[in-house]
Amino acid sequence: MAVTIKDLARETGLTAATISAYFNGASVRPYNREKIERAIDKLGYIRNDYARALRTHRSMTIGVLIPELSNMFFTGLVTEIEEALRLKRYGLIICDCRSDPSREREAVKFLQSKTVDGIIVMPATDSASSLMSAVDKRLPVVALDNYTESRSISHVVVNNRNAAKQATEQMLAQGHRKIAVIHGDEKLFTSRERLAGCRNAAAQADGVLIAEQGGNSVRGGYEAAKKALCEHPDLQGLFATNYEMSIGAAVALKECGKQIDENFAFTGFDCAKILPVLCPGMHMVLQPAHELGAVAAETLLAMIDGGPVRNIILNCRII
Amino acid sequence: MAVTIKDLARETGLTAATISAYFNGASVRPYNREKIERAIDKLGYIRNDYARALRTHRSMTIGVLIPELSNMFFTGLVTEIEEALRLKRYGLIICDCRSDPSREREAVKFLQSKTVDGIIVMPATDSASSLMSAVDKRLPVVALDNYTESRSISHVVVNNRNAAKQATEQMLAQGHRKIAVIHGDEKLFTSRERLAGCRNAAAQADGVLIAEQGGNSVRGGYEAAKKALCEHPDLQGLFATNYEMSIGAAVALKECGKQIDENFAFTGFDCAKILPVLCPGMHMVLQPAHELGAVAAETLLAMIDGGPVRNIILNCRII
DNA sequence: ATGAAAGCGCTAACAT
DNA sequence: ATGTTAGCGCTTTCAT
Repeated sequence: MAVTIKDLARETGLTAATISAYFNGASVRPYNREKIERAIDKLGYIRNDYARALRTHRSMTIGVLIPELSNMFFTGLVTEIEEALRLKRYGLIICDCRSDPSREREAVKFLQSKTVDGIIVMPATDSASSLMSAVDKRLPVVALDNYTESRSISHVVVNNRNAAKQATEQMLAQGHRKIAVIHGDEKLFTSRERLAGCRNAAAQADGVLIAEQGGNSVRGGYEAAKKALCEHPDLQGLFATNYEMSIGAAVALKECGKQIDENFAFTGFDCAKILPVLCPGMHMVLQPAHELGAVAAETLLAMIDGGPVRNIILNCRII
Repeated sequence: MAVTIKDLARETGLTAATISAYFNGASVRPYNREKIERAIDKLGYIRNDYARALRTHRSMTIGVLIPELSNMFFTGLVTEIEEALRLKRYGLIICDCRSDPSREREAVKFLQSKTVDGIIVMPATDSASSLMSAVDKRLPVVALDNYTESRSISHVVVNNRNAAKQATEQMLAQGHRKIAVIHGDEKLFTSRERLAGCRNAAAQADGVLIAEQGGNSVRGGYEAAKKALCEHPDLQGLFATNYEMSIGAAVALKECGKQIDENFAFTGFDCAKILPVLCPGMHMVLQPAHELGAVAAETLLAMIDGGPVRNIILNCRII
């Protein structure tokens, strides 16, 4: 069995309460302090966070619900969350929900049985129904990247509509009048907002916008872009509105022999690692992944400490 | 405060022990069974796994150490592990070690303080020193994808050397005599083994092998491939030996205008999602990600139940 | 500054 | 089949 505080007590001749005091920063005689530290080293003691949680009602773990572990944009966010939370000695329990609300609902229960102190969710849908069992128990929940309809949940998102609008405006301003936007399922908040931004820009500047929907994947982006390029040989620009689809669209572009120059513009989304290698000279809308993760972590921690529900909208960079 | 077993007891007029018996499959009078189930629904009871763990010495969570959450091959494995373990009601605590052994060591301690029942690690180095604090306490550990030097750790890996050898042989047999292999840091077990396999094949078949090392990333693969292609215009084949580098190499190929045909062959590693879109007609070495994850999970579970250390070597597919 | 004792939510004998 | 009791490893009064 693992080394416990009692073993330390026996080893040092002190009592469990004193050892506990030591760990919790109370004042302990220097002499005893040393004895305790020696005993910890000798016995290889590691504190049992859950016995602790049982008393303190803080498990120091938080749950993360991710729609797809295979989606690089989301895993990037998780990395940032991990970074921010690890510093505060919080651990992450990550559940891959496969973009499936029923799995999401299951995962929320699962996390509660692990007594997480809070949940950060990148929602698979706009509906918050799968989160209700947590919200009802006043467990702090932060939704990241997507909106939900619940007023009891904090939200950390980017201004999708504006970012897409600006990116489109930029293409139009550079003389690319006929543009195809490669977008994902309109049931998704982000897809919808981004498409709306494009439409706004096109309407205002009198541009021609072809909307081509595809599956939210590399292949989906590839196929949608291919279709747009074939059906509209006079296309002057392409705008792919998420990470995976951008890669697919870039590949389609290469295959059709399209050059990125004054006659043709390509704007992608988020994929700062691969896209610039694939298509130098292109434009990108970059969501502030680091900030998104950090702010979500901060917001959740604040809620755990009794802070209010907050809705935060960050801006994207266009480069 | 959360609903506890005592609340159920009060609500039903039964005692905590009976409720516990109910949860643990002991026989309970149908009449009471119903009362309990009604109370669970009414109160929204969710069992506290950690109070339970405190008694049973099973937390039903296992730790996963991943070198980089941004590496798609690794996250793919995590998805498979999650899939396999969730069915058994195990939860995952995932730590991103940033390929840094000191972070790895920290993470192992962290996981122990969370009283995980076992650890699956995709080791950042061959050294098992960061895992010792777990191994010493007889906590089951499974190393996935990489070898370690410890005899107390189970290993689930692929036959890297053989797979690379076969892939190289295949290229040689098809008449591509001068081949560049784009590989990662030789300090890594997998890189080393794969390179050795290539060398074996080239030596046996009297081919010419150019070894070009690059950083373990898309850009690293891109740059290494570019260099090889520029320095050896008479190259007849390219073999990229990991996921990220394969993507980079494929891009370099496109940029240099290389066609994949009887005069030039390209073989990549693992990237079944993106590569075929990028380079139709290419060959790929595919590690059995699903099997790797499933077998690692199985092996760990078996060890938790007192099973022996096992070393399992799976084969890759070449397509 | 340290100790004694109770209790967090649950399970496991043991008794009934 | 159900109740009683004790205890998992820790923290937290309350004494000393």
